[in-house]
Amino acid sequence: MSHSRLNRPPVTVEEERMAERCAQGRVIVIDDDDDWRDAIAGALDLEGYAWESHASALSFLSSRQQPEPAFPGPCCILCDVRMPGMDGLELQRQLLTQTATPFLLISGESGAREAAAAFRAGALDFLTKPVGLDKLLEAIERALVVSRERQRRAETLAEMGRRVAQLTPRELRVVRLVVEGQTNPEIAATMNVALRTAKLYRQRAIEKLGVSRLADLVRMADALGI
Amino acid sequence: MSHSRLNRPPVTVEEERMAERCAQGRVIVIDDDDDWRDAIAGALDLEGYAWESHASALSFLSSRQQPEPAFPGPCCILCDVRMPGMDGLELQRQLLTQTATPFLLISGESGAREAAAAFRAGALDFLTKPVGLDKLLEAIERALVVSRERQRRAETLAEMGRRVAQLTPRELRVVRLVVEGQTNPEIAATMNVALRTAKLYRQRAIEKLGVSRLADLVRMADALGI
DNA sequence: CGCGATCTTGCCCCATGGGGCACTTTCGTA
DNA sequence: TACGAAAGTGCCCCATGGGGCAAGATCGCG
Repeated sequence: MSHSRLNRPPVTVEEERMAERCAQGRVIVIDDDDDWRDAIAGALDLEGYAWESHASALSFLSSRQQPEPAFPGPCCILCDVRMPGMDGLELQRQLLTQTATPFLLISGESGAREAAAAFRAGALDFLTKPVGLDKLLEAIERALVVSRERQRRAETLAEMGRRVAQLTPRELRVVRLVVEGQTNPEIAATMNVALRTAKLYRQRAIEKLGVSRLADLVRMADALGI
Repeated sequence: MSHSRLNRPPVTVEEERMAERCAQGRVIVIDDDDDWRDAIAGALDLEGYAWESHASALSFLSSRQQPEPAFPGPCCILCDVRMPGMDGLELQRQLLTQTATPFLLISGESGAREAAAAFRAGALDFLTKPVGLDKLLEAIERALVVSRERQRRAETLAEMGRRVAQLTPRELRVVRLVVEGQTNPEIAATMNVALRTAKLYRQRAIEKLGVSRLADLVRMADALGI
């Protein structure tokens, strides 16, 4: 996940500028056409986006092994379909299970079959060269909006998961029973503990989860599928 | 909505059989190629699906004005892209705002652009003629699964909406405040009524909504965006 | 005008939720 | 083995939730 390499404060002026660009959006361009990549990079520079450029799917994949420093912000992948070595659709399939980064495919002379396959596999959009710069930037912006949304969801989910992880098994069980609608006396009976103990677990669980309203507890439990 | 014409008990043997087919799935085929439509219809017959056949988008749209009797069950639209008069993409755009019925587009010689446009507009899939019968039936089954899911969601949402509609404005307000986490005394203060009155509203609201556990109330309120 | 229906409120009762305090038990560890 | 921390429990107090009952307040309508 490009998400894991986000925590690094910018120290130089250059990094400061890069952090700003990443906050607006980072586009990972994968295409074997050097001129095309340069053109896109120029346009992205003008628009204030950050970008990474890769000449092949493998080069991109290997760059993910040693993550270079990056800054927080939405991100999307703009990938050519026809490339020597691994093609765009294959890369998409590989990434699908690993990342939630929106995937934009772009191709020169593709048919409807390829486009449909891409969408079925979860691509966010499928563009066709030549593409107007405005259309391209629109698609990128749409992808970045989706990325922002996914990052927010993932973040809140992770935060909730972290809190739930702090619960002892019994506290977690109490939470489940509370969400199911059981009262404290019922919970005590179910768990074969004293009423006071059930109350204690409940109290600690609510404290650890940082929840004041019962409604929030229900939402958290539902969101995590508890 | 094809949904509104579902309540009619089958009376004859023929209708009984049709009801069974509709329960498995109903496919609305729209294509200007008569032979193609017949072939599809034959295949759908064999598979046990119900189907409607239309030679043009307009013929389909007008058939929606006077809904013929149908029976409950999932439904999807299988529509050709290139047709005289209104084409498939245009029909899709028109229906998008009116129906939640999954839309499958199929085309002979389409490019990636058309396919991408269809997906952007919410099409569930985009097939290309010639298409293997197995691929076609797979796509239809996927669409019917989605339809079933949407119908279930719509139904529960409608049911919840019906219940909420029974609430008086004040009862609804109490529900909102409860979900926000306010206690009865707080609610009473907020609404400038006596504590007993706030309790009464709450009690009636919970009764009308058919909810016993507070958790369910929260879920219902969230689902309806209250 | 009067009258019944509905809405609102006060009073009361009991169960539940939240939580402080002290005591006992358990258990890992010096 | 003794000891301190953590877990589990009992007792108590008060606020809140749920709800029955009856009296007052409003209001539409004959």
